[in-house]
Amino acid sequence: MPELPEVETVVRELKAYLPGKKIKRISVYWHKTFVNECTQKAEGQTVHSLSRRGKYIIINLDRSALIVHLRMTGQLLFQQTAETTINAFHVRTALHFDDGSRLLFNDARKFGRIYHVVSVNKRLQKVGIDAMDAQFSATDFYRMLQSRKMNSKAFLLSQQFVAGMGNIYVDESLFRAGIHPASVSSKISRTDAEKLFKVIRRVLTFAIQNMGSTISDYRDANGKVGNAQKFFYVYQQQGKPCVKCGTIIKKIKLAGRGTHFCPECQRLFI
DNA sequence: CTAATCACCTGAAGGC
DNA sequence: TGCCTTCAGGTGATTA
Repeated sequence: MPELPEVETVVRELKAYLPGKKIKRISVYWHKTFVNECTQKAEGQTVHSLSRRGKYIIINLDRSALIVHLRMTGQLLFQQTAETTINAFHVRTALHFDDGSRLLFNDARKFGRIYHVVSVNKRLQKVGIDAMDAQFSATDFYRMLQSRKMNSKAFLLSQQFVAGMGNIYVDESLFRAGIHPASVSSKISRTDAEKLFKVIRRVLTFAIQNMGSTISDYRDANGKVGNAQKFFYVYQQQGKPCVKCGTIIKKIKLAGRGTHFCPECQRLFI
């Protein structure tokens, strides 16, 4: 489910709630959800800060960290008091804080994970630079594209080059940049790579401003849906006319995923 | 290195 | 109504 904008929305909200709270107890209701990779206990530690890298939510504690990945249907829901009504029918893990508030990890499909680690960098060493990282430049992006022969859809979906985009924002970005998803990454021109870089930033920023996209399961930390899905140009728009040229938007399978694009105005680099 | 296919899970939607 | 198939925001392992 959630990609960078959705994860960013959750992190921003949790920053207002969690820092300073002490973890009293952790309840694990589905054993695979909570992966403990360090010897110290998370219980008794205080939340120090929150950050994000790609689609990973990082909850920094005093001496270790919790790394949360929502995968397809995960939700991190903040519950102020035990009496607060909350829609969570698949709670897999709950963090109970000493002031009575809780952070619920709700996840219908059980794909999501919470890793308890000492070194965040070591755990995320295979994750590439965050798409919104200020240090990330169009030149870096062009060099990355040059180094691979994968199709651009697979390239952008892979988290090892640029982290944060998933199926929705890859399709939306490629459409706005006018690049066909089957284009070979190393064949994309410098000009088009720069255009794609700028488009990615714009698409993600817009989605963050709209609190992310809700297709079915995504909810923010307050249980609210996003609004960015109202502005899709190609994702789930198959059969409808392209907003630029009127050609019917197609849906094909590429890199194992449903891929939406305009066959007329997205150029194929081969 | 790259591409494709599973596997992990559940629930919703569509076909018959 | 009910059964069966297909599909879904992701990623990691395995197989060609």
